[in-house]
Amino acid sequence: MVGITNQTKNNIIALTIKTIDKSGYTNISLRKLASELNLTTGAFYKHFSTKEQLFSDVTVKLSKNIANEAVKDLNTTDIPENQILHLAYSLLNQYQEHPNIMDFLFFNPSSQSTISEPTNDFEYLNLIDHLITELIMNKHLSKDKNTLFIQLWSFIQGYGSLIKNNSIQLDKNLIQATLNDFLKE
Amino acid sequence: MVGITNQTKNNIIALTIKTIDKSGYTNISLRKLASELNLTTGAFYKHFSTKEQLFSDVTVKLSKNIANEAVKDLNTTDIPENQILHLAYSLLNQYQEHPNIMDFLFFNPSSQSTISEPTNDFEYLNLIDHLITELIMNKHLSKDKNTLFIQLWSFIQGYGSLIKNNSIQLDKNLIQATLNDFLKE
DNA sequence: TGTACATCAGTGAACGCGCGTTCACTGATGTAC
DNA sequence: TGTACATCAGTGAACGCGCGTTCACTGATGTAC
Repeated sequence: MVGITNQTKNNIIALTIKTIDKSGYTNISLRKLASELNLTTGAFYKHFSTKEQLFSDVTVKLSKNIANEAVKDLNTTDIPENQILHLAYSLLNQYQEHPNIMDFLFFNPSSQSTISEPTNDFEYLNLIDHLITELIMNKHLSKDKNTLFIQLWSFIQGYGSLIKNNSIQLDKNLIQATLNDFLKE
Repeated sequence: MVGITNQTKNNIIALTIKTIDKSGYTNISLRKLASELNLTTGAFYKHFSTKEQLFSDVTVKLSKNIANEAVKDLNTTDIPENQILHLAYSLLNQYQEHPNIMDFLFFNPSSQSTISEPTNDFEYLNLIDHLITELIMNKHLSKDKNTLFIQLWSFIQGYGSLIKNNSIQLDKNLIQATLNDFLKE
């Protein structure tokens, strides 16, 4: 082949993401993936050392996609409250539009180790952490930073789970109201 | 055997719970369960129609245990805030002490269908629902009941996940503070 | 008290299945001379 | 321009494994007479 060395590898990753989005990650098999790309399982191992390596690569890619998606329309000159609202909404919207993807991202066996690697820092957390620091300074909140962080992250994760599992509709006003509650003195 | 007809069935359920608590539910196999009780897999099917039926029975039993545990020390003459705090703390304490059990309860394949059956209503939800109604009446909150319910349940679920996955320590003050935030006018 | 029968928890071996992984081999392509 | 060689993505068949489930059979027990 000429130059385009990673085409098949990219195809496998792309198909994996598509399959997870459609049907979840629990029943993914290398045979099914390979045959859908008209490959054999042997070929798979020319590109990935194990199934877990594939999952790890997919986790990294998805994390980046979602972080980019969230940051894309972020107005960094806006007040921190609005930026946090924007990020939270974007993440929760992913729970609604791609529940299986979010499920994979937070619960697949390799995600724990992958996400916490320093090179792959899940960008949300850093950004939110930074905004919270700003927020507390600007508003002179008596609440400590760690508390606010846990409150926010817990709510987002839990609300995300509700959206994902119980088909509750995402409601931007509810996010706004909750954020306000957390920031009231 | 004389009279004690369900001994083996109870043993299987008890061992399943013990195994989940120790190692999670994902790698549970009927062979391993049976052999630990000095049984064969054939015997298993004298008591359960399928593996899923076992999981369903276990889900029902665990739900009851946890609900009982939470209600046990509840002072029903106390103000609703304190009762809700007590219930939330009790549930979150289970996340800390028995993460694998909580994982099973909310995420095993049969739990969705089992928990939502009217006969097995997950007693927490009903009780909390009732307390929230009281709370809103007593405090004349402008917030609607559904909003408060989603906020509370989201926070508890999310905080529980954080405790379960990231080994954040459970902090009763943080629960109290969050509840206060939600109830501030 | 003794005999015939029904019940039923448990045995143990087998079933088919899908899985992740391995490996000797192929054959198209690029490179050196 | 032609030949020899290296590279390497992909083949295809096989490996061993653990799984849920089935089923003809056993043997201890309780019951009826």
